[in-house]
Amino acid sequence: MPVITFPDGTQKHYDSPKSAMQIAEDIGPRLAKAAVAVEIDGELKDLNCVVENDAAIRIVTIDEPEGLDILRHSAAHIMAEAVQRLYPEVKFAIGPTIENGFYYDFDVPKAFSSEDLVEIEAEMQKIIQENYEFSHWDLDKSAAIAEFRTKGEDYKVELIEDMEDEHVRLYRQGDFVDLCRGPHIPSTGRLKAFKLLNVAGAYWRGDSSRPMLQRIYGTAFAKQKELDEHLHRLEEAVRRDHRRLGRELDLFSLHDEGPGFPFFHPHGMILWAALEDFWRKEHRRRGYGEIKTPIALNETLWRQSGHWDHYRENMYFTNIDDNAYAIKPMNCPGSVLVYKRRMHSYRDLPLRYCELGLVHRHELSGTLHGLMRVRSFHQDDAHIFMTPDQIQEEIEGVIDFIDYVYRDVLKLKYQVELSTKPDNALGDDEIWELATDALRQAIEAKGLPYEINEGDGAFYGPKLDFHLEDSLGRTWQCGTIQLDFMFPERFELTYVGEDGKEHRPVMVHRVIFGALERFIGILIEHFAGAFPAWLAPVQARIIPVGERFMDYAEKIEQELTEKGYGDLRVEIDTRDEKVGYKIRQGQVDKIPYMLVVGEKEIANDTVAVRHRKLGDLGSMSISCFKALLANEVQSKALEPELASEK
RNA sequence: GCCGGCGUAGCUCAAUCGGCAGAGCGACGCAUUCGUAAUGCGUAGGUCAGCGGUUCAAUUCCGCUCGCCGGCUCCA
Repeated sequence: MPVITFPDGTQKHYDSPKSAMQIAEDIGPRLAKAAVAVEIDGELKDLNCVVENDAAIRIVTIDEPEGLDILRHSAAHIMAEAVQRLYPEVKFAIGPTIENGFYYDFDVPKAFSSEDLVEIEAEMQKIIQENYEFSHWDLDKSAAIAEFRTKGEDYKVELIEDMEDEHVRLYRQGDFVDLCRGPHIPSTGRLKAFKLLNVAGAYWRGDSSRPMLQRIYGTAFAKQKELDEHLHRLEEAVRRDHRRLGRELDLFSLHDEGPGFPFFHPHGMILWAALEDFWRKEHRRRGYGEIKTPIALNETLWRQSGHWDHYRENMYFTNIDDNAYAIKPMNCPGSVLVYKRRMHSYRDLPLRYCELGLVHRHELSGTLHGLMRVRSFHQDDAHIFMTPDQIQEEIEGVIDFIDYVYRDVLKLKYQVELSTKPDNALGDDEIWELATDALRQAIEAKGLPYEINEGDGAFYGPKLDFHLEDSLGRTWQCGTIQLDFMFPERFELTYVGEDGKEHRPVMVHRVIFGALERFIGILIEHFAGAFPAWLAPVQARIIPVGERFMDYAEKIEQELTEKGYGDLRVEIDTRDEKVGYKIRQGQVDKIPYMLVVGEKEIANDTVAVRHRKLGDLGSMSISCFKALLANEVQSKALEPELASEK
């Protein structure tokens, strides 16, 4: 007779086998109501699963991440059943859960429209109302293949054929049967709050040479309130979109005349220059020497580097005096030429060259996205030439550098991926393994969590990629560290060792921001356009209460922008408008400080300070404000110092 | 590049079942001289993305091209 052990260590004795649902009910009606699945001896199972022997049991509720995931997975099945009812000719592919919801891929003769989604949702409601139970059974692989083949479910057949297990599991609710590992919610009626969001084409198995399917994205939550909150967050994200803020704050623009080639405006360039100054200072501190290499170089160089064979599709070409040239898609070959200009001693190494290099890549038109994905961009690149025994220390140094910029200075959350050998790679497996291990050791030495991104390395070496999130939670690769044994070989790079003989150095390619363009896009969304003072295009705007106070406003502007006090960026709203109007404009423009000046301020030689977030801070002397702002800028503070006092 | 959607004033969006295109915000002008998120009145602003076709007539219907948006693939 089963003895059930619960997560808190308590035990219950039953004199006959019980289903997990019965056990949950036994504990309490509230738990039974929230239960969606059960974990038995570490394995997730359906609630109707019967426990016959002693077991450790944990009831999984809808309030837990796992429970929500199960709910969404079941929602995907319910959506599939709805599609089957409305479009009997459909073939089913896969329907997994994702970060904030689920999707299902369908092969249908005609693409779904957004009106179709409304109908499918309505059909799902019916299925929920009809409250079908989810049940499952196991089947021989061959029997399952036969069954799906009869039904013409080619995609399912392919999936089963690729499975290693001898048995597969099928799930049914209502008239819909699907290949599925489970578990599922007990019945369709348990799905309360869901919404279908959008349709998109998606290649079968993510392979662009295979058929394009129709993917419907949706999401589901335990409660309607949570769903509403999620939908509200999606709407809010639109406001943070860097493409919208870029226009509203007049930072940059894109034009039909140059798709993927962004134009930066004066305010955008202030942001850019602030990042660039920071970048330069940090590189000098860390022993990098800055170089600049040309945008167009002879094609022979690109043949030697391997780009011609491995990267040509992404490159632009041109002719100069009847000679073939390529516009650089990467900075490395240029950097290598600088290295090769003379002989190097082991004493020179590690030699670190950094370069804010402008590269051009022919990205597919459908992938362009504001500043995040462009066709010309500035990499804050660097190439480190070193001896093999310097690898570990140098890579760890770069990891520290990236962590300093992302986490310490900007408080950005990031994820690390280790990208391994791609299909289209230079060099043999042995060298790749060596390089990949070196990167793995370095990241593990730093104790940072990472994921493996199989086959996504550069053609010349594996890489550690640092991903940042945009306002919708989409991640973009920014920083990257790439270890390269190939270029030194191809370009016959050498250094003279202690033994007086020539040796082959190793190269690291790395970027911190990644691309200035993309990084600025990330920052715009991260700060929702309200930049910390050190990055803000305008740090303070003076608002005269009336025209009579314009002279005083100008005097303050002069004092604040006076040399020797850190180049503060200040302007006056000279327009003939009421104070409230100008304040509003300042808020909309997301300017950190507004300085209201009128009769009182002239009398006391002060400014009335208003912060965009803290509101009216009262009056202070000009020198006091100047010190406050200069300090905030100099320290790169993300929040105003006064925030803690308020 | 692929699938789907979209393209009207600087921005956000109406309208025309084929018959000379409209609002709010913004810009500009005048009045107002104002104390912490929108003062009032007025004026200008559009080859209805581009090209071609159908038609007496096309912003509207059809085709192509370009661009944008959401995905897929790809990537900093």
